[in-house]
Amino acid sequence: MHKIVCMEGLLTVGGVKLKFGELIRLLRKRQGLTQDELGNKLNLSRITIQNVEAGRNATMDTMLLLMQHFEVMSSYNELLETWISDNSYDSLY
Amino acid sequence: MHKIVCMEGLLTVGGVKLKFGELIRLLRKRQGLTQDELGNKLNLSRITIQNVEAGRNATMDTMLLLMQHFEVMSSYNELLETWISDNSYDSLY
DNA sequence: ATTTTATGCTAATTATAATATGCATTATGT
DNA sequence: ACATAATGCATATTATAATTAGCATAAAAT
Repeated sequence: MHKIVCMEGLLTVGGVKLKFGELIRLLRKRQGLTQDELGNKLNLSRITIQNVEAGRNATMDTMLLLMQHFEVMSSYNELLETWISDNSYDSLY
Repeated sequence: MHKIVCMEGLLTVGGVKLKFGELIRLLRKRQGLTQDELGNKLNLSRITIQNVEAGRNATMDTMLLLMQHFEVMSSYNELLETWISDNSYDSLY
């Protein structure tokens, strides 16, 4: 009886949120900040940081503020631009 | 008096949300769906789709549901994984 | 060991995203 | 031109993210 875990394509919304939370915690600790300190810098509460790190739902504003602070927002923006140009009318290859 | 627009590095949270809205509209039209039809498929209201496309704030759940439907969520997930491994303890280069 | 400091959680409150309805405007099609 | 469909927006309501405060546990520092 084989239990297939981690099959390619098994990618849930909840899983991605958990991964984002993992990232934020990693980056925060790398800067030597507490949840409280990070929240203060972004005008977010400690609880919001905690919820994000726990993989709970949040707003795009919160997500983007965090990305901006950790200097990865431009990279996310570039991904959006790639998706846009890949699907623009005059780029059917 | 010069008004400097679109300088490199001028990347705002609002600007990224607008770009995401632009993307969603592009992908939706490419699938020949109305806002209403797309909303129904994802159990979201037409208004929510409209707000996203207009660059207004939304939740990560909404964002990820849309990404999942348009088959770009895995690519976003990979970006998260890249960021994580780039900043993991045992990868200081 | 024991005092700080940081994190996690539980309510309760406030702010706001999501929804539903209606109407106006704008495409789209015939 | 007209009719139909799709989008945009305003209001009101509901659902839920964000906040605050308090307390319990866990980590770190002394």
